[in-house]
Formats: sequence, C-alpha cells, structure tokens
Amino acid sequence: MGHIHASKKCQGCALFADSKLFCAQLNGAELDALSQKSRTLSMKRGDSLEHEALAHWPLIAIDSGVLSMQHLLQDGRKTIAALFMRGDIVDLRNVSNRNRGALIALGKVDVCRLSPKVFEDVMARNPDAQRVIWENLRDQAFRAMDHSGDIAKKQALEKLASFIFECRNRQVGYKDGDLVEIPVRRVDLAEYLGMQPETVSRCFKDLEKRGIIEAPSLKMLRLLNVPMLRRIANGDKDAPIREGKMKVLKFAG
Amino acid sequence: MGHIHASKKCQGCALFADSKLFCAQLNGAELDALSQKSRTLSMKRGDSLEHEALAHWPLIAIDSGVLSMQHLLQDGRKTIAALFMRGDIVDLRNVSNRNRGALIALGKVDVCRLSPKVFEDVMARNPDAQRVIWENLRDQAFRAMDHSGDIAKKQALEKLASFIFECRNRQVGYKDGDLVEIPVRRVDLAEYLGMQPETVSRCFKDLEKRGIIEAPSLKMLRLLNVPMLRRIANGDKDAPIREGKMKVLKFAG
DNA sequence: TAACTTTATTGATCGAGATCAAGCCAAGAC
DNA sequence: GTCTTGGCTTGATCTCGATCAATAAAGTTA
Repeated sequence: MGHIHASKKCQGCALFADSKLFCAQLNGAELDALSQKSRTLSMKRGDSLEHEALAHWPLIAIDSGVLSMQHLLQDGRKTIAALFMRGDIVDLRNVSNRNRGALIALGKVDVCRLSPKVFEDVMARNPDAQRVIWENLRDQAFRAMDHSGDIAKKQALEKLASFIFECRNRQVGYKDGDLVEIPVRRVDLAEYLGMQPETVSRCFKDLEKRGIIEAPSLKMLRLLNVPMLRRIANGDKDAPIREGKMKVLKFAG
Repeated sequence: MGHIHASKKCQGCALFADSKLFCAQLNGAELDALSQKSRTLSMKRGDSLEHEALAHWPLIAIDSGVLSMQHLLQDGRKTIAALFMRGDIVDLRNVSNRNRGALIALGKVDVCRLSPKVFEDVMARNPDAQRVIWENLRDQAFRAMDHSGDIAKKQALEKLASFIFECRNRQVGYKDGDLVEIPVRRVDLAEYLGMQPETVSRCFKDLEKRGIIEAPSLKMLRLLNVPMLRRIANGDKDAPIREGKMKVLKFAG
C-alpha cells in the first residue's frame, strides 16, 4: 500500500483502511491536505449535528456507528428518514436547512467533517475518488427509494423482513452468513420503518415462532430460513400466514 | 447564448433549453458529441424501460413528462418509489437489476438515453456539468429521504398535503403562485403515497370541504389557504380535524 | 449485588384506512 | 344517439397495527 504519508489520525479510520472507501483513493498529498483541514468528531447517542455546525462543515463522512436523518412533525411524531453508516458521506452543501431533517447519532458514532475546499479539489482531480463518492451518493439515493417502496405498501412483518436484509447487505463481510447484526435499537427501528416499537417486537416474535429467525440477543439475529424470509420480504401472501391469526370459531351456548 | 453548434434535435429539449440543466452546461463540441451518441425516445403511459435496454443505455435524462420507478410485490401490490421529471438524470450504471424497480412512464414522457462514454468524458472535464449532475443526484437522494419520512408516520391527509407541496416545488415557475399542477393520476398518486385511490379521493374532498384547496380539474389545484395546508403537511394535530369525523349520535327508538 | 433507570415485551382495546361493492361521469367507439 | 371503457368517487364493513397500560428484561450506577 502506497499511503505511507497517511496522517496518523487517519490510520484507524474505516474510510482510509477499507480500500473501497473514499480516503483510500487519495494519494499521499491529497490525504495529508484533507486530513489536516478536516475535523474528526465522536458522538454519542442523541447528539445531533446542528445547523450552525453544518453550515461550516457540511460534509460528514461516517467512520463507524449509525447516524440517522430524522424528521420531526409538529406534534412530536418522529421519523427516521435515512440511516448512514460506515463509508457513507453525507453532503449537505448548499442544502437549505428548511425541511431538511436533523442528523442524530443512534449510538456511538465517529465521523469526520471533511473540508469542503479540499474535497472539491480532490473531486476535480482524482477520478477514482470521484467514482467512489458518486457511487456512494447513488447508493444513498437508491437505498432511500427502495426504503420508500418498502414502507409504502408493505405490512409490518414484510417491512421487518426487508429491514433484516438491508442490515445484512450493509454489514461488513458475512454477506452470505446467517448472522445479522441489527445495529439500532427497537425504537429507532420502529421509527425507520414507520411502525410502533410494540409492533416491531411482535413481528420479531412472530418470525421466531415460525422458526425463520433466532434472536440470541437484541442486536444479533441468526437466519434459519433465508428463502422464507425473502418471500415474506417480497410480499408473498402465501407464505406469511401470521401465527395466531386463524379465527377461532365460537360455539354458541 | 454561445451554443451555436447545438445539434438540431437538442434545440427543443429542456435539458438544453433550461440554463440550470445538464446539457446547457456543455460547450459546442461536448454537446455535439453527446447529441450524436445519444438516443431520444418518446414513451407513452405504461411503457417501461427494460433491463435489456438499460444495460446498454443506463443513463436516462428526462426532457418532459413523469417517469416512475416502481416496485412490484409478489402478490401484485405495486408501489411507486420515486418520480422522475424534467431535468432528472437517472443513472443505472452498474446497478444490478436485482431488487431495482422498473422504470415506467406515467404518461407521455420524452427521454434521452445518454451515451455513457461521452457522459463520463464530460463529467471528467467539465466542472459545471459535474456540479449540475451532482446536485441533481443529491436532490434525488434527499427527495427520496423526505418522501420516506412522509409516508412513514404521516396520516393520509398529511401525506397528500406534503405531496401537493412537492408538486409545487418541482413545477417550473409558479413556485409561489396558488396554482399547482398534479402531473399524475389518482391511482399513481396513491401508489406513490402508499395509500388507496379511494383514500386519495376522500382526502382531496376533505381539503376542498374545508376550503383549503379548490380543484378546477383533476390535474389542477388552486391553493386557497397555503398556511393551513402547510400546517397539515407538517403534522400539526390542532389543524386537521377531519370533516365529518364527529360521531353522530343515534337516538334510540 | 442490589437499587435504579431505561428499554423491550405482552395484553387489551380502539380507530384510521384498507377493502369490497356500487354508482358516476367523461371520452371515445359504433 | 347509445354503448362501452376506464378512471374517479361514494358508502359500508372489516382488519391490521396504533394506542394505552402494565410487566419484564436489560443496562447502569452505587
């Protein structure tokens, strides 16, 4: 690897360490410049990036953890419109704060506020970096569209199944293993999927009862029947006869 | 205007004619090259761009009309995950057909399949073009996220109100006028918002009864009370006491 | 380890919107 | 003109998931 000049603070960062991510595309000089002009930040659950700060640092690169974009309705209802994770770069340059959600950490999150100036320079000169960043934004866009489609018409169980696959697709490695990490809390999951925590809980139980998943802990799942889970996620009405949904006949008298 | 070399077929196209859009950023040579290697296509309602075609022409620029990205569930339920309109450029390069929705026209749509080769060249050399295209993709991403937020927790009336504003924001000119064009049919609108056509109909009626909008035709609205509409869109629970929701007491005997 | 706080689960009830089934109306066909 | 067709609307009923309330489990602190 040629990044001998890699500034010290970048050494442990996923964006540099993972060859597919942004900072790994930079040459020594570029990385030095970016590193020097950028600012890392460690957030804990509930911390949010405020408009004030975002105005000066509108480019957020996620090293680790889960950052959410939340929309708040007037009467207190909240929704999580998007989840950003390791490798994602959130670009809020020239984005009016109007109508834009707040960026709130869902746990410990390490981010790097990139210098817009250096970022632009790199974008103009380094085609590899440009490609990586472009594909990341495109992923964000398509992921959001997929997600819209999911929550629009699917029912609770189907949404949850889709979410499990989304987690599996996004986690590092283990893509085809049967272990899936759920990196967010039940409440957050509910807000992301547009349902209530109670419903989330019931749906997990449902999948367990039917032997499709196993939940060793709150944050970890083992998939026992991937094809069936897929069918449910795809809205196959034959499969998901909900447990306990058969009407019990009542005998009169 | 300097675009004297503008190839004939581009003259009437919004992407060239509107100075904020992609093709207007190109110089004569670039436009010529792009024009020559690209293919226009006129679609009518129901036409879809198939994977076969998209493999060779993965870059779709919308000149006019509304193109939808639809997700189809196994049992026939459909959802519209995104709407693409004038100026949008859909980039499906290297996107696996797996899990990606179909691109289907919701009416007469004029598109231009851009040559990936020339597009890449332009992206690499022309910073203005790069900026425009980047901002367009970012808009698509944020729009999709906003939309996710909308359909996740809002109720029917609120979703519709949000959609009216989305239409207003996206239509050319008239941004602050009180006339809003609804460029899609009721059915499509329902699929986009994740509700039933019947519910859409009832909600329009509701807004009319309450004097918030007026509907001279199916495709055109006049906003009579923008602040109230905004409050509803923002989920203000004080405002939207649904018409006809007061329980009528029934007198026994 | 116990005391305490926060988060998740379970159970019971209720309601917004889905669903089903007609009815309506405008545009084009015959 | 009448007939047809497709989209929209209206009304009646039913259901899934929201909501409320209580309990259990997990995480945190002393």
